[in-house]
Amino acid sequence: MYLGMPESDFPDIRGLHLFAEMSDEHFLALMRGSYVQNFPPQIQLIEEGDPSDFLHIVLSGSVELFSSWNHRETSMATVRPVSTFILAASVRDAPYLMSARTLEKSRIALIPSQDVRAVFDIDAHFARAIVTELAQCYRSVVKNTKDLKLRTSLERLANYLLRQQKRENGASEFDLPIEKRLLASFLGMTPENLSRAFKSLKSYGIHVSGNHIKILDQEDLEKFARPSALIDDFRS
Amino acid sequence: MYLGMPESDFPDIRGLHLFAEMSDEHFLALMRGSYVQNFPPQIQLIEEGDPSDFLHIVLSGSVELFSSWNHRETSMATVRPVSTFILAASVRDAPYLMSARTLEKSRIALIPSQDVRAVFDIDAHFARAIVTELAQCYRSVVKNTKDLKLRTSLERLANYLLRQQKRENGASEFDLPIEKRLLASFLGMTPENLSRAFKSLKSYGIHVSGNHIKILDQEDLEKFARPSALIDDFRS
DNA sequence: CCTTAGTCTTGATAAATATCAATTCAAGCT
DNA sequence: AGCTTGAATTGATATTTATCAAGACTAAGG
Repeated sequence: MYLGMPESDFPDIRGLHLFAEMSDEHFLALMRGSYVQNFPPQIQLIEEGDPSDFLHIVLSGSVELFSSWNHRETSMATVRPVSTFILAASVRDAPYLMSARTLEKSRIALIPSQDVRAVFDIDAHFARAIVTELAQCYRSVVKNTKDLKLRTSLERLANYLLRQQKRENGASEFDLPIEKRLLASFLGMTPENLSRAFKSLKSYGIHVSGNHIKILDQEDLEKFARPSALIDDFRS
Repeated sequence: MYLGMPESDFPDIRGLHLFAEMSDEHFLALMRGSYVQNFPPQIQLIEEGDPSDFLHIVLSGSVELFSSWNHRETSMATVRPVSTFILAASVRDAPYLMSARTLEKSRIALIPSQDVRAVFDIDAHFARAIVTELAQCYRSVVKNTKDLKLRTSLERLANYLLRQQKRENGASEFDLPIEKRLLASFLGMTPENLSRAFKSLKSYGIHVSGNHIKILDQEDLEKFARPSALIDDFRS
């Protein structure tokens, strides 16, 4: 029996919330039509506006989601293993709203969108998981909107650092996971201003060297950043 | 048999995509636990951070969704009849990310979130509709993010006017559906700047008098606004 | 080890946007 | 009609953010 995807990749995908609870039969049906590909860095995987033929899963490496308008471009999110992207376009059978490119050498799984929709209709667990995932995605974007509209760029950076710190289990020093240029775009500012913003945060106990961050005065930084569960929490 | 909601409200709700395809039995089960309430203007229905006990439906009037942080406030969306709001919080059983207040005298239906989740699990059509709706909401917020990050405030206003015009079936004049103060907040600018932005758009053939808008030179406005399907289209 | 290309930083300046203060305007009320 | 209240506008100014140009730093390749 031919399978489009190496079985060695199954466990990673099965481990995602999205696929964890569905029946073996349906999971295998999805895998059968899917395939996996390795891409070099800086390869555009998706162009916004194209029809959404596949649900994508980053198995290794990392992928940037970005959007363009009128010769301007902005970074929308970075996707890291193991997770899916452009689920919404897949289930709606609508054109992609964002483009995607690899940031580094990446391994990507591709599941035909129409298979996703078909299995959705016959597997209640999968349906449940898709709803949960979509609701989560929606809430993330709403939080991001609040961040953009309610905070200055300096406040956004300060809170970004606190969020990043949480991801690193509260360590007082850590490395930025992306280039500063990209971080600037994600935070809605220019690289020049990000540079100046880092400098301004010195007075709140932030030390920066290359992409290594040290938080020297946690309390002071938090007093300035005022992180909020309703903007900065991943879960919930 | 007691029903918490007047049967006269059933057709409006049943007419929503969300409830159109589900079985009568399940629809009635949902209605049984629900109720309807009339609210005066400027009543806060929901406070962000509160647990999401109900899925809300605007039957008449209008509701503003807004968010606050650090004594600042921003308008996130206006909800008009007949549509639901805070679906994502309901299905995730997570706290509301936005607050809601009536803009005018409004009639609101309240469906217990746990009933929504329960019926989701037993009615495949309802499940499908929820996914479609959530994906749509997600895509709307993504478009809004692109609007905010890729455009200046003047460009956002110009494109808002073009979108509004489409809603009015392309009429060359129409009324703004919300106060300018609120529009400014929704577009991420101050009322003062909105005022000046309207003035700047005069040179592209926009005439404003009170809340009445005339588009005198469609082509010129579009040349400046450069509307994009991937930001400004409602559908897709 | 040097070169090269790109990112990052810095300073100077310009543009966009916000704030503050003062009117003007409009709608609702008595 | 006159009054009251809040929205909308306008001008002056301040702050924030972007742009432009130059130089410093860094990592990859010959």
